[in-house]
Amino acid sequence: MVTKAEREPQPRLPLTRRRILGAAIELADAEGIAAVTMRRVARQLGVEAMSLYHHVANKEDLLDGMVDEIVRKIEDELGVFTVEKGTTGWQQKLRHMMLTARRVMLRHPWAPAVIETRTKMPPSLIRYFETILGTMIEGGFSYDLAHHAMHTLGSRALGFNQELFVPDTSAEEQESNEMFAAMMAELPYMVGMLSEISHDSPDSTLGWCDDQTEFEFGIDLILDGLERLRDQGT
Amino acid sequence: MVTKAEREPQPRLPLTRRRILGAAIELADAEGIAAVTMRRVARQLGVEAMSLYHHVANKEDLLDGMVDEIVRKIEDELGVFTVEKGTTGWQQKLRHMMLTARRVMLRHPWAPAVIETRTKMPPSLIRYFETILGTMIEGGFSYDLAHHAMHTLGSRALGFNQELFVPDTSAEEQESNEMFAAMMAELPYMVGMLSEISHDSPDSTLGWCDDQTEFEFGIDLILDGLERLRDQGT
DNA sequence: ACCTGAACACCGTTCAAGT
DNA sequence: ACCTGAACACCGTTCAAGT
Repeated sequence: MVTKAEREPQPRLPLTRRRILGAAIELADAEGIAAVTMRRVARQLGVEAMSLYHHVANKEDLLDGMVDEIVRKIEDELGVFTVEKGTTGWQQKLRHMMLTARRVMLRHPWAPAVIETRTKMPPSLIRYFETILGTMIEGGFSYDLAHHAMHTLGSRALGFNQELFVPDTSAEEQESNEMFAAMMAELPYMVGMLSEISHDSPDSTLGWCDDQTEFEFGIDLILDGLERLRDQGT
Repeated sequence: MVTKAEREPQPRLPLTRRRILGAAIELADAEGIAAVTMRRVARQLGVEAMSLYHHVANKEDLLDGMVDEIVRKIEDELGVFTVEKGTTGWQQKLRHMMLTARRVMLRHPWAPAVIETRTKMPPSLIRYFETILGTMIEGGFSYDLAHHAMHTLGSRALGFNQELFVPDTSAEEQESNEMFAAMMAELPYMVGMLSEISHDSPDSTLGWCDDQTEFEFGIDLILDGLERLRDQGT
């Protein structure tokens, strides 16, 4: 159930690719990517599922388009803020781009997973990487180091960290005492870390870690490493 | 079409969870993760789809189990080789673990995507991270730094790099001349990088990049950065 | 040119029934 | 206890038909 009416009141504006992508993104934001089916997106627009196929080739193309729109949002947000003072160094520029991208991603939590399953880069993403690359080259990187840097940044360039373990606290509280005792015995380091971490990070999204802090730690470590390699002329 | 007969010749060995997971992994290896449906896995075992539900709760549980099996394979491979000479430092130990994990992942290319969609950690993965964590703590890390380190390594700890852009060469060759001319104009840095990279890396999986080299570059940059932070007592 | 309705070949999963 | 067959409520996509 999306909040907006599933039938448009308007006399029917013409269906366009952009309008379809917008509806799909709204749906994904509201109900998760699983809700994005051809039939549901169509219903959202007051139209039959088959009508979509006149504007998108198939579902993969729909997902490609959604990613393209999301990256455009990053570009838009950068366009507004990028002309700031004081962000002169390549390191600050990249940091700013990545944190901006992250803000957009946090608004569309389904996007990282969809991006990672894409098999071809949408045009906006190529432009985005061109900007990152240009920042590095103008910052004194060789093409070779810049290339390595792109791979090392990976998804962080787009503002997200592939979080491998997202332990849900609810499940954790269910399997309580004896489970924890067994853990103490077999996983001493894990238990040690958790007991030290858990009371330090009140802002945690998941009860454990402050994702924003971890994201920034990661990019800073990588950016510092890259600067060192640039200075020794790799 | 999988090479092995879809009907088992044996008088019918009893269905077990391990046997189901094994069949699912075989299927994913041979035909990709999309071929792993309850019906297909069942057929592979000469059984009806519904029979699987006596050993796995549902499809998510099946996927959880597949990941668990894959991580066990890493543990097995580590068990054999881990008692080597000369791998005394924490850096070499971690490097060795990650490269071992990577060898396993390369044999099961569907695994990274499945791992990233898991919502809870399978037991083998907890054990695996305990080993990594222990290596860091014994190597002089604070729990806090070790925690940041886990987040920074991310999927690299399991041997894969979230490759964002996997441009397929076939598509690239199709949209040839005018496309490339437009690219020259709008994407000068990209073109510059590509022309320098392309003739340097003959071993590339995709025609562009040597994934193994990029993986090692990334982990080494991160490990070096961590060592520096450890030494300054963060 | 754009949209539709019925239909096809799939899914995961439930349920009542078999042995 | 373990396996089955039919059925349900979905998918993405094709095709021929409407305007």
